[in-house]
Amino acid sequence: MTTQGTAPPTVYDVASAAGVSIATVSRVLRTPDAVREATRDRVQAAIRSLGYVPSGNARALAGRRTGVVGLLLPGFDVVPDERPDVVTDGGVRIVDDRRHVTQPTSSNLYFDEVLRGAETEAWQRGLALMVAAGRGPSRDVIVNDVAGRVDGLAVLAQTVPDELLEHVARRIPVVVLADDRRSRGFDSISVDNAAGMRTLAAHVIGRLGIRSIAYVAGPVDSPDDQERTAGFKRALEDHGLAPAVVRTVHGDFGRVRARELARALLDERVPRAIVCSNDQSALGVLDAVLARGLRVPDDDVVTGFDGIDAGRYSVPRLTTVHQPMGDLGRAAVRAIVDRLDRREGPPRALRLPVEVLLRESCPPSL
Amino acid sequence: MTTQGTAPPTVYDVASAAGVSIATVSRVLRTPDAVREATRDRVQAAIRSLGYVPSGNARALAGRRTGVVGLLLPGFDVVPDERPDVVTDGGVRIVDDRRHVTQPTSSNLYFDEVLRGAETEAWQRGLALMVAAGRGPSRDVIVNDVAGRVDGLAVLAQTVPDELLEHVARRIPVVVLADDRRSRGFDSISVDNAAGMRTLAAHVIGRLGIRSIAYVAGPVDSPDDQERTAGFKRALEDHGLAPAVVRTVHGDFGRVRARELARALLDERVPRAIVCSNDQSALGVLDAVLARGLRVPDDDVVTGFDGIDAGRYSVPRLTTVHQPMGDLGRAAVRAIVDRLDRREGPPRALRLPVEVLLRESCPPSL
DNA sequence: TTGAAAGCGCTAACAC
DNA sequence: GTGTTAGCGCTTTCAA
Repeated sequence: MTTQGTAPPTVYDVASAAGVSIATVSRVLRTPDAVREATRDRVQAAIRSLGYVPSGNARALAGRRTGVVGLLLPGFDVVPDERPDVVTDGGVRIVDDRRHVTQPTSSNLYFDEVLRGAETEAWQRGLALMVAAGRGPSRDVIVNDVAGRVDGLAVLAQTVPDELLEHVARRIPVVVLADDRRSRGFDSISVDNAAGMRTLAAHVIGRLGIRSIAYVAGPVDSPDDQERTAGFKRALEDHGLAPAVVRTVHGDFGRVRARELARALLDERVPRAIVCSNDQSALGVLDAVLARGLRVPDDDVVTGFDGIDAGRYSVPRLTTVHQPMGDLGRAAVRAIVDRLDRREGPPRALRLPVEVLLRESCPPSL
Repeated sequence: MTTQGTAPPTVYDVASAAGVSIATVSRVLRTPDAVREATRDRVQAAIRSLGYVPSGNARALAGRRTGVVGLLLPGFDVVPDERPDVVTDGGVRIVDDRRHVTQPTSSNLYFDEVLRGAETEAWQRGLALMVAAGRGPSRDVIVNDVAGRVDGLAVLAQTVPDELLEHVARRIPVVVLADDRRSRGFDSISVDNAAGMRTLAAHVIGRLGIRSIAYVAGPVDSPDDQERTAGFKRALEDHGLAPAVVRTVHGDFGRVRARELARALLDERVPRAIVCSNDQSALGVLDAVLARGLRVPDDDVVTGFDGIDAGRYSVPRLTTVHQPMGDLGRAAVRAIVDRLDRREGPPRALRLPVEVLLRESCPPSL
């Protein structure tokens, strides 16, 4: 409807229309049973006929709680896809998409899952969810903007500088996702990177009996990568292998770079297994290995970490460690609610379990 | 940080710490240039040392605008995946995922894209985004909750009953996505379903010269389906074909049902082309056609509509009409902002262009 | 350039 | 049961 010259109706309008006080209107909304039925009906009729919608802001201000939780994600990658061979017909573009290389948009999908989990949990608890992607220089503004409107804030690791987060945390509970930040005083929820990688590596080394391994790590400053690498080393020790036995290279978690690294690796010597610190890298490795004419898993097994969708569709499908991103979002909301009821107390960290998914690139047995 | 026994600081706290009035604090925040530098510095220092974050609610209340737009999506499908053959080791589950049938989670991905588009646009305009998935009986509550906290609301078609929407629209601008609801008085943004299907069908009939066609429609009450079907009929007329020539069946937009329908279809007679009203159906049809030992596109071409991810990974890859979901979200926010500056005026409808993506299941030429 | 004061729309005592 | 009233934390005239 677009008709609307007047200001939106308020409790006062409803009250006078129904011939009651504003307190009674408020009661009808919040504690209906405390109002006589006849009165209630009159008020409800007034609400309907006026088109009254209570102001969440006034309510939050008076009630000292907003009923909203915030979720701060890293900036969505706004990568407009390129499209080949375009023809236009009758206003509708026709694209020959046959050779279109499917682009990895994985990281976005990740956040989407977190978001969905958070939304679900928030809804179940009667809370609304406010999302923001903290990118660009105006990040401070956004953070403050969001922080000022919510009862608690969940922030994905490395989205916001610690200093800013600490400022915000003096006002509302903050929980950091995907990184254990207890040392900084934050509650946090992360995923059991180390155990996941250790278990997967144990499969490769112990179960499959492979001894010739290359390890494709990620950026050295990634906390995820550090934990995964630690888990990997742990598995080596478990089986009496010296880490030195393994050729380790550092990538950037990207597919392209991993492809290059894998090529170099294969030029030197072909390991029996290539274990990667994330799925994107593993897909890049897969590209290189297959391009070299090697067969996976027969000549070479390849593993990833994350459980991105692309790994379910690759050929061969990618063995990986699946992170429960939806659960991460859900747990975040739960943690905020918990902290709201118990403001004091030491920071807590929750570790969510991961799952090893054995697929064709590194099967249960050879 | 978890230390926090006291209430969050307010303008008053900042004001007295800086030895100024609350008005000055407000000015420092909103119109810094209107305050002498020395004063400003003192205030900013106080803000930092107190950990002051302005209350968005109080601000919205006083300022009569929230700076937030709402996005209402249909309930996320909370379909916990089933997992086969589980083994546990050291706390980490190991799953033999080799035969795991990839489940279609497409519709969710859709909303995710809309969401991302909306978030991006909102951010660029300095607005925050509040999301909610309106499911269950408490939908009314949610809608009112969200509506009371935002300056405008974007709603995906069929998420909220018209009546409720009209109520809300008396307070704030409402824009409906994916369905032209001008007749009900709403601004709306949709996708050019008819032109998309017409163009695709013209390719099949005109370019490829196919005359033996089956059409798998969706639920009769779906506005999307109606438009697509109209576009299809239009293409038939364009080429002098009577709609009666085409065998039409109605599915439910789901893969499973489409598989059944296709089987029945093939039992009767094998058409040269099967045009489907959405991708899920087309994937189901593909399943059935291939299971029957027919080759696609050699024996049979198959087309979908939507442009879901699964269609990029299917074998053969699915020819389809791609809807710009991200643009839908972006346009929604823009429409709200527009309407905010121009409350009066007839409802507007925006049609976004679609793209035909020719892939292997129905290539540019045979 | 700064301060005082009047709301913004609601909730929650506290009276009646 | 229902009404009165004092805030909730901020913005914004209007004066000074």
